[in-house]
Amino acid sequence: MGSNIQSINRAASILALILESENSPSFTQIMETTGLARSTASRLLASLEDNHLVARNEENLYSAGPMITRFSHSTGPEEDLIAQSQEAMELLSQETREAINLAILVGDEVQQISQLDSKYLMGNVNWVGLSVPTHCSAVGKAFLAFGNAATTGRLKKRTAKSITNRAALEKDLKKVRARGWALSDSELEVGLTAIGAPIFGADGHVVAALSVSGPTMRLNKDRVEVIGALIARQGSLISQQLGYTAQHGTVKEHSTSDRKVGAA
Amino acid sequence: MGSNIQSINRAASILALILESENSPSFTQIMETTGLARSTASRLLASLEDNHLVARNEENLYSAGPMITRFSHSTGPEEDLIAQSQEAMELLSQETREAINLAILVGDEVQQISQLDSKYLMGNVNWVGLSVPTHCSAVGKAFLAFGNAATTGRLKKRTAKSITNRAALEKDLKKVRARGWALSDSELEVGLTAIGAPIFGADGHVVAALSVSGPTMRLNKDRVEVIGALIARQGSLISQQLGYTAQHGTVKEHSTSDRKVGAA
DNA sequence: AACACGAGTTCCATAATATGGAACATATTC
DNA sequence: GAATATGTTCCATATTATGGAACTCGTGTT
Repeated sequence: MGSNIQSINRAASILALILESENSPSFTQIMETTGLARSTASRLLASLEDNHLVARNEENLYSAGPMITRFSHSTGPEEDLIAQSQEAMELLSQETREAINLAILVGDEVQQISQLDSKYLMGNVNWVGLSVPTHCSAVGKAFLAFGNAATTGRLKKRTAKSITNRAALEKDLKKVRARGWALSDSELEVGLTAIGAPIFGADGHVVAALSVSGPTMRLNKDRVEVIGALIARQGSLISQQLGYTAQHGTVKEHSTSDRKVGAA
Repeated sequence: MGSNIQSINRAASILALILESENSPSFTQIMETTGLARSTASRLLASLEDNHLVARNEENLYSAGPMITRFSHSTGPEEDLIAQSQEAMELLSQETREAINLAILVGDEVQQISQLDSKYLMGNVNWVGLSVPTHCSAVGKAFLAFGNAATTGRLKKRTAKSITNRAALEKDLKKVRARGWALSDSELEVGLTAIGAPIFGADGHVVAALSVSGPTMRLNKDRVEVIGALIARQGSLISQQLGYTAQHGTVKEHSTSDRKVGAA
């Protein structure tokens, strides 16, 4: 009881704050709530982030890190989302030879929790643990189109092709709903194309999203269409494994407008 | 990248080891895998435990702590087990005035993740974060009776009334299945009586258990029967909220024997 | 444009803090 | 009952985390 390590106590109290607060707290909030010195809070958070225990937003809002969210989704009632998706991911990997990712929604961003590497020499690095905005990633759009996720705040212009206008985004999402898969063509990073599809849980919510991503050079229009159909099908198969039983095609009234906006 | 806190890096690597390994690692395994000095590992683990980041078995096996399991179950696809159970717990609290707990299975033990305190002066302390063996607790028995949980190793004799014989335990579990609730009468701690009932998820597995617990003095035979019926009903209601749709009464063939035994 | 302000990070001297070896408990085995 | 295996506590040591201040970066204001 008395034999405690100070830095760990402090780090743990920060973690507790982040895990228990509903909305992702900001650096300043954390600093003030815990009563730690600025520099100390900064260092502790950096360390926690490096160790994947917390994840940080582009706006310096903190949420649970990949190590924890990954654990959350590899255990518990839905009995191993990662394991359930393994087979489909391997099939996609064989068919496309590109990088395959499984991602979940954390806060207002999308976090990769599992990956199969590209078979090409020029493939993307390991994304596990990486968080990306919803509006300019394929997985993110899958959540936006089919789930109750909403964009909050300004839509960042990551590249020249990023969609930063809500009306334009909504138009794009309509296409996503129609064909069952989402596309991000150089919207997150120049030269990077990704195709994403949703995975529905038993209760009808989007619990995760699959993606195939690789260099735009290799993923031309025709290839994208083929992969799109493929990934949508695999996502749908996993959804069925998870107990999702909706009749395909009759996607009924997914809310198109923002349901809630972050405590502004 | 270079500005890291050593103790946190080390603690994080321990955490990673625990969260990522399927079977709960032992102290020695952790120490050897991480390459830390014995004393250091011991202190770090003690600190992590004090901060509820890891939980330790009676056999010194480590698993994810309440802070993390609590997070896992307050988020994700089943959309807040704790919130879903709140109403039922409050009702039980009003009716019984005793301590009400919500527990989940972690490894081979049962961990409390939510509690409403007793209204009496002599009530039990805050159990949130506490792990107890399955075979001598009411919640534990609920998991054993209705879920695919299994006892592993020796059954510890916590009190004179603890059931330490597997045949005797199985007989008790049969009663539990028949009436829909479990009883632990001074089996965990002398003078402590608890009544537990299972909560089923949409897929038919037991995802959590409810309990009412208090001094044996206040919980006499009649009262136990009344509370048993009450708590079984509330558990069943929550199950329905979670999407469980089994026909009540026809509990079909819950596996009665141990399904799997820990990697021995 | 220039300025002031807010939010975070990095630097650095300081000492407080975590460290690891060894001694000390506590089970388990032969 | 000795011997081994597994963890915990102690304690001197210097390594390591700490917090104030300086610095950087971004944003809004006149």
